[in-house]
Amino acid sequence: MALEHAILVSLDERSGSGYELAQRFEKSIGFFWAATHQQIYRTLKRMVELGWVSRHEVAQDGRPDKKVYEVADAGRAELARWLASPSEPETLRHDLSVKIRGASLGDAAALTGEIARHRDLHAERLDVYLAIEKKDFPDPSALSGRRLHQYLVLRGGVRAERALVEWCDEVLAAMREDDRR
Amino acid sequence: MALEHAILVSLDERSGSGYELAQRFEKSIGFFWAATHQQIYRTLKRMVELGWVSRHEVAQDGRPDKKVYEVADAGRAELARWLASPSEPETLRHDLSVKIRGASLGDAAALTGEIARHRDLHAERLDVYLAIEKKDFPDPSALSGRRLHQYLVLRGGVRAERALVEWCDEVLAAMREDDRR
DNA sequence: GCGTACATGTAATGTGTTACATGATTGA
DNA sequence: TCAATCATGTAACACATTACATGTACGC
Repeated sequence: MALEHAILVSLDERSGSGYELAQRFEKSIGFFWAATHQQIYRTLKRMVELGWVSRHEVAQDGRPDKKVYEVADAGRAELARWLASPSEPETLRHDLSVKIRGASLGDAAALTGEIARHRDLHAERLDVYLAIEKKDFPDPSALSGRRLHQYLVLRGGVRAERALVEWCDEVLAAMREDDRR
Repeated sequence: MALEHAILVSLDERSGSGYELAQRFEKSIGFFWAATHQQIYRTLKRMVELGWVSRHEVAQDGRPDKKVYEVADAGRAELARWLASPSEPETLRHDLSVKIRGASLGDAAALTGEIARHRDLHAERLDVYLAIEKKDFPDPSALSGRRLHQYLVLRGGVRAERALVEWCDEVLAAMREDDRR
């Protein structure tokens, strides 16, 4: 029920086509809200019907025409309404935890390999976030408004990925120690 | 695609009815994989058809009959297969991050209230996890096998909730500081 | 008499995923 | 000429959410 709102936030930062939005959902906004281009196209269509966004076609030379979407007044109103409404913490679906919990029923070596792979994936993401932090927000104490909010969300990503890396390390150490006995 | 596997892991620890499973998904296993009773009943039905679990009806006095499910050989084989197969990190959907990113478009005070509420929710969960850790796993270095795996998954919960509490605190401090200027 | 726990389900709707489909331009 | 990028979509299916539906037993 919140893909619409993620799109509204993104379009408010900058208007764009469905294709451009899909790209933003592969990075930046996608760091905390995943969506594929199919979802985005479908949702944009509905949002036009609701009057939350307006669409105008833009001809381009050498490239296919694109449909640029912009937040409409009704969209801004909906966003304000949603921002003020309470929301519950997301319900978790953590594959790897299920696997660890069931570890004794399968191949332990294959599972530790998988955990190590996840550890590296999270370490990579952490590096990406830290690089963005260093480059785009060198002086956090000077930030305010929109820029501050972007920085704070990025900080959430840093904390989450760091926690995951450390947890994977703890799990690997304990499982290897257990293996040795 | 993994609710089946979460159910298999849970049923392998102890056989039970759909109702009992639903309760486990409200606590313990539900800490890292959420499911409602409707999902569970539907999935159990499919799993019986696939031959992954067996069902036998148990009459009770003073209470409705229940259908107890048990993991079958085919279920154990499927679980082993799944444990050895790679899985991607879950795609994130973090409501609160979307809201923070859109903060400048709504009522800032209402949003900080909401963040504070989430902070308290996460602190509560953290306390629950820490209490379980203290009570059920007083000597972690002595653990092995299944008990060790349960402990390690719980440690993931502790780390995740702690990271969320600390992040909420960081966000609240920065947004209040920004307000004052 | 009311709420809670036990116990299982159906139906409708909303979302998400996967596969398929098209077609132009640019650079290696 | 082959792959990648730009650009938009349909269709089928899988899965999740919400509301509704039923009925017993027990304690306050």
